[in-house]
Amino acid sequence: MSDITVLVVDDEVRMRKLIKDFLIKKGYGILEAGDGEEALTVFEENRNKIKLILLDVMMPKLDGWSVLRQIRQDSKVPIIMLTARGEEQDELFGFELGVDEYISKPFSPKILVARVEAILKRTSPELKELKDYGGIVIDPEGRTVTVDSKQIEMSLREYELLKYLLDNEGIALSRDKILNNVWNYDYYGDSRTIDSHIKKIRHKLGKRGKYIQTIRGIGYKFEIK
Amino acid sequence: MSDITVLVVDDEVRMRKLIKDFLIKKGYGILEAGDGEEALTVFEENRNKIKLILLDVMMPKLDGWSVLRQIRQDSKVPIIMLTARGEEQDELFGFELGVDEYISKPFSPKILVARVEAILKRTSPELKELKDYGGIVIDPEGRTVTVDSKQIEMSLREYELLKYLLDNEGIALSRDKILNNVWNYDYYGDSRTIDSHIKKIRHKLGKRGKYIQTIRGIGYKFEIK
DNA sequence: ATGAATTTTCAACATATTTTAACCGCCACC
DNA sequence: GGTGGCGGTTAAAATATGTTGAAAATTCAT
Repeated sequence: MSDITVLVVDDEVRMRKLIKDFLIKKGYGILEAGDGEEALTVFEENRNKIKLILLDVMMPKLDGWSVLRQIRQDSKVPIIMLTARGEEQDELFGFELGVDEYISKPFSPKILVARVEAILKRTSPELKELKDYGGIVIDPEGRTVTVDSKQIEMSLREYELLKYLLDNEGIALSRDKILNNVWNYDYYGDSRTIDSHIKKIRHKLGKRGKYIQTIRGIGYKFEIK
Repeated sequence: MSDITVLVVDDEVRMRKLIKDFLIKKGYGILEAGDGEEALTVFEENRNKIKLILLDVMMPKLDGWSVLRQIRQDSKVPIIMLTARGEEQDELFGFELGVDEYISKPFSPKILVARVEAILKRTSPELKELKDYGGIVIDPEGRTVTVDSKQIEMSLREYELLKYLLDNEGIALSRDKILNNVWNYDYYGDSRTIDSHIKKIRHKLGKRGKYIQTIRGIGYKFEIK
């Protein structure tokens, strides 16, 4: 489970619920606060988990700007301000205080999610997309393969071939298809070459190697079983 | 040792000691003054070293506002005013005179330190945030690279290439990508020239050179391991 | 502007790794 | 029980990178 949590601060319950639903769908954890004071308390208690704050400007007790200032005294956590229409004149003021983004109400959930993801992506490296296929973890950015938490060295073809199989999890792939996708389309050679690579990959995957199944007469398939 | 010195001006010895202790712990040098006149004297004598002044408002002989005004006549040194509760109405007045921050007594040491660091960070270049990649420290402003506290001479391309790798820590970069980002986009030459530079950089990085990994068939990747 | 010093690029060779082809023996399927 | 497909193995071929040094380009100082 992702331990990336977003703190949503808004005095309207409906608004919080709306935001919450969308962000949870994206796999983030959510914490809520209904006013500025609560926001500060919740933030202090969950400092390490909170990777982003969505902060409404207009709130009872302590408004968004005050919360922002307090938090900025000793934290650089990204903050997105939620402003009602017509409050734009404050933007400059806010940027000086370290506001990362503004979203003005009413907003489309799509925009909200997009901005949240954009900010989190640039601030939380742990968000890198790692896919886990039954103990086999592949990181396309770093071009690394990890099996049961141990990094495995893979050559170019090995990596590409494995990735192709994983991307097509559960689908039987013919040798032709594999050749056309992993090798250059103009490769004209023995399709038995694939077998050699499969063998090496299976070996490197250790006990997970059996996830690569042979489909007699066709080719191979990756399936976790 | 840092030669950043903070001048603490307050008539209460206890208060000065409190502040002093915390800032010394953070590695700053401290100068003290017990009243406004002394403050001006000490400031004049240590003008070049003093990078920040913490200035109490209420003081005998010459109050904080007068000191502020005097200093502002020919110096832009950042000043944080220490105000007693209930003096907030003066804030606007102070900002015009070039007050950078207010901290109202009583304050938590944490807040004090946080604000001091925030201001120094943006005003004292020598405090600039330097990123440390496993012993390799890069300063984009100064265009310098330090390995295990020893500065390394880097040529233009070497620096740019290393910086690009560091900026993309953990990401495998193809030669194409590297060429397009580090060289001018219209460079048409041998991509093997990258290798030459990599070799030189690795050599200069010494034992840290191994953090630059070659991804066979792709290019290179920087990763601390 | 000129020459010196440095940096960058390139070419050539050395090494290392990957890919491929070829062969063998086994096993599944008819 | 034959047979064609597959896995395993091996070594040669192909490719990629490391290394070196010198030419070309650029920068710098005079």
